[in-house]
Amino acid sequence: MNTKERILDEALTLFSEKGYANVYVNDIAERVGIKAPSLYKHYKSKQAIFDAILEVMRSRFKETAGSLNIAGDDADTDADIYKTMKETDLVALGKNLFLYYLHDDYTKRFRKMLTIEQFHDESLSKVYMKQYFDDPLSYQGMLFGLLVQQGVLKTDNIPIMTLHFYAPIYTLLTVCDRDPSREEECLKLLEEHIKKFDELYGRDI
Amino acid sequence: MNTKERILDEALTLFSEKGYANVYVNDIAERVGIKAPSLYKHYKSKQAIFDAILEVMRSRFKETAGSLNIAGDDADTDADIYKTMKETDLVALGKNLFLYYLHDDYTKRFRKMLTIEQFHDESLSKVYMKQYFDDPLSYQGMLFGLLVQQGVLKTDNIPIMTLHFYAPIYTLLTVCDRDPSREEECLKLLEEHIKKFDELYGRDI
DNA sequence: GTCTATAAGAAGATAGAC
DNA sequence: GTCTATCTTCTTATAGAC
Repeated sequence: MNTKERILDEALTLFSEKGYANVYVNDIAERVGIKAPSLYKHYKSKQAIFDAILEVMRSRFKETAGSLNIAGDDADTDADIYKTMKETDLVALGKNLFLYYLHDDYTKRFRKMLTIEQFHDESLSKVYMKQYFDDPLSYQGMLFGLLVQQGVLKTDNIPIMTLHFYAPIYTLLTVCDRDPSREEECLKLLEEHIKKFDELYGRDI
Repeated sequence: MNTKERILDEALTLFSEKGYANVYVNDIAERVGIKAPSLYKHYKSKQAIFDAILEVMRSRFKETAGSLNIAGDDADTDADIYKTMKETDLVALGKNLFLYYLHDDYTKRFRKMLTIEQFHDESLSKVYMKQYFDDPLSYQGMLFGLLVQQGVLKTDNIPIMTLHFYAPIYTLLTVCDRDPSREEECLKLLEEHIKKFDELYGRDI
């Protein structure tokens, strides 16, 4: 990683921990191991560093095509996988997914930064909501639609079924972001949630 | 409302919109209609204003004994009410509750401020989680426990049932906080959520 | 590209008159 | 309690040598 990239990396870490306004260019430079004025050879201003982070974030989000999708970014393939799964596989899948979003370094820091800065800039609210509400619900809704067609799950209201699957995952993620020591407890709840979800929506209406 | 109170009120509004670091004592004074130095006759420092807000918040939270409880702060009474309710009553109740927490001025500003500042100060994370995760789940869990005893709802896992009720409410609340124009959409989802919840957990296991 | 020195300005807080 | 004037400190950013 070159200096320009390291600046973004350290800035993201600091912004996600303390928020933009509480991080000084000096702090960033110190972490990178250079003096503050040297930063300005790489970025025009502190704001430019922030903007560059958002750019990286946007392109990464595009790559993964909607976060918290089930197994990848192709709902048809995912549905095939899902169809032949036993309950334990489903739980393992949900758990791994949850852990990925919880622990993936970039994702995690982006999410924390968005949470802190979302009310500061309206466009960030929109990014946050797309990433953590609209995209997951849309993707998973598509997937659950297929599973309902195939008779794996049963419901007359797919959007609500999707909300019932996703909302607990989202809620538990926000808990772990705030207090990592509760991860074990949340994972247990996540597991029970998916089992019960499977049970509730596997039955005939 | 005297000047001292107005300072807190305007500061809370500003903090919830822009975050502590992005609000200047001058901004607060301007809103109150006095000059910045006059603020210091009422509070020792900007931080003291913030601390005073937290104090008000804590005492208000104590009064309402756990937010997002069902009807009030007495689970036994609530359970009696719930028991005799038809589905439409349940939906109306959940809706009114949701709207209260969404629109109550103090609650709303507190919540937004906590969301922004939670990573800045660890104690605020704890306040946030107690208020929007532990307390609601604990209170509603107690209530649902009674309803299961009475046979109104059926489950072998009350904590997960509670999570299934609460997580969508929490998730939709975070959506509306970020984009008030989506309130109508969220209210519709909320209504369908409660109906479906009632249906899923009203059936025999 | 990195450094030291420093400018320019913002923001919190105080002094002292009224 | 409120004001004007001012201090102090912090923070971003630039200038210019190496």
